[in-house]
Amino acid sequence: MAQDLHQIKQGFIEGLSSISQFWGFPKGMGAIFAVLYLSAAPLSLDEIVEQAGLTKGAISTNVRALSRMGLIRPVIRFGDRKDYYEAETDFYKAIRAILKERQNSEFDRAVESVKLTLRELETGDSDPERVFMLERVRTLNTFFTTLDALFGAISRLDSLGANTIQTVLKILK
Amino acid sequence: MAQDLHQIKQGFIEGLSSISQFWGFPKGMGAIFAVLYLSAAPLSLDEIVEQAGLTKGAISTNVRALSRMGLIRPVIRFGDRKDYYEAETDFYKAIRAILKERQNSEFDRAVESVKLTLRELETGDSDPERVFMLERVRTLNTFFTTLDALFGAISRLDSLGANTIQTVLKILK
DNA sequence: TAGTACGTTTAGTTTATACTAAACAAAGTG
DNA sequence: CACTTTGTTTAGTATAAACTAAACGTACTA
Repeated sequence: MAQDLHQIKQGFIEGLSSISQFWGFPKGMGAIFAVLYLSAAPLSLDEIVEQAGLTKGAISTNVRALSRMGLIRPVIRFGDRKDYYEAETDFYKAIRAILKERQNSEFDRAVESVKLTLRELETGDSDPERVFMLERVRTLNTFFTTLDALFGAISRLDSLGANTIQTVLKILK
Repeated sequence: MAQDLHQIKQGFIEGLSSISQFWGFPKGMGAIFAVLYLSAAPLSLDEIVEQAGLTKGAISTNVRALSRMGLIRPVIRFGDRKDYYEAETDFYKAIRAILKERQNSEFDRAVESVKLTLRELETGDSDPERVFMLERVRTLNTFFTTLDALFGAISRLDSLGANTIQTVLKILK
């Protein structure tokens, strides 16, 4: 016997919650996205509250984060004061947005601190330990720079889709 | 005036701690890796304790995790009961190991739950809402499958290096 | 201008998790 | 076999983050 839609939906919401959590985002973000993703029409905050099982405050915060990341987008309806939101269905677009988001903030600062270490090590005597550390930090810095270029390239793409990935897969093989 | 090595090292340790934290790993893991990475010789647990500023328990736990992820590796010395560890310097190798690690566990189970939702939606009447949801979940599942293939390919590579990335970068551009 | 319908902010609670301190286990060594 | 040296496990603590409940601000409406 086929399960009823509501039950299936609930399972899906839980699944996306776990995935969200796994990648280091709040569980609620996954839930909200799941709710919007399964809805044909844009939903208001209160409608999301109802389905996602969180309070308005949490929804408000998470919706803003999701919106900033490009995973959902606001829909304006004239003559209606409510905010509506709908899910982005182009995930490749979303990936680019997320990478762009992550590139700023914390990560950049941390990588920058490795560069700083490098500069500090470069200005010094030729103490063998210093030379050793310099070499290692230089390697790490090169690695980070490469990764940075990769992420940057991905987030600057006009289009990134399954076909691009297929091409990349061929090279990797 | 050049700073002394110890001070520089400390800065580096803090930097890697932040990066570790940013990617959703314990701060201590970054610190431990940093200590080993800057050491020319393999270090014993107690030596790591001393430099990383954590207690033996924490070091023990985190070292095991790092080892499992392939970011550090144990070094056995005959006639010495201590365990020694050294940092992996081939980061591309490490990336592959991390992806492999992540592919199992939580993530797989979560993705599997999306597949389950898909199967549940497939066995049912042609209620328009069900059809809509089916279509959406199918799209998401395809996306996950593609990502899975990508990660799988990367972790199955014999060698992944800066040159491979450069090639990929060319395609992306 | 009072009232209502929103979304946001805030103060406090809950929850998850990394860590500490200390007990424990195992395996030498005298 | 007691004693030391080592790593692991555990019970408890500290901390960070997400969430709740409620106050608040703002703008529309009567």
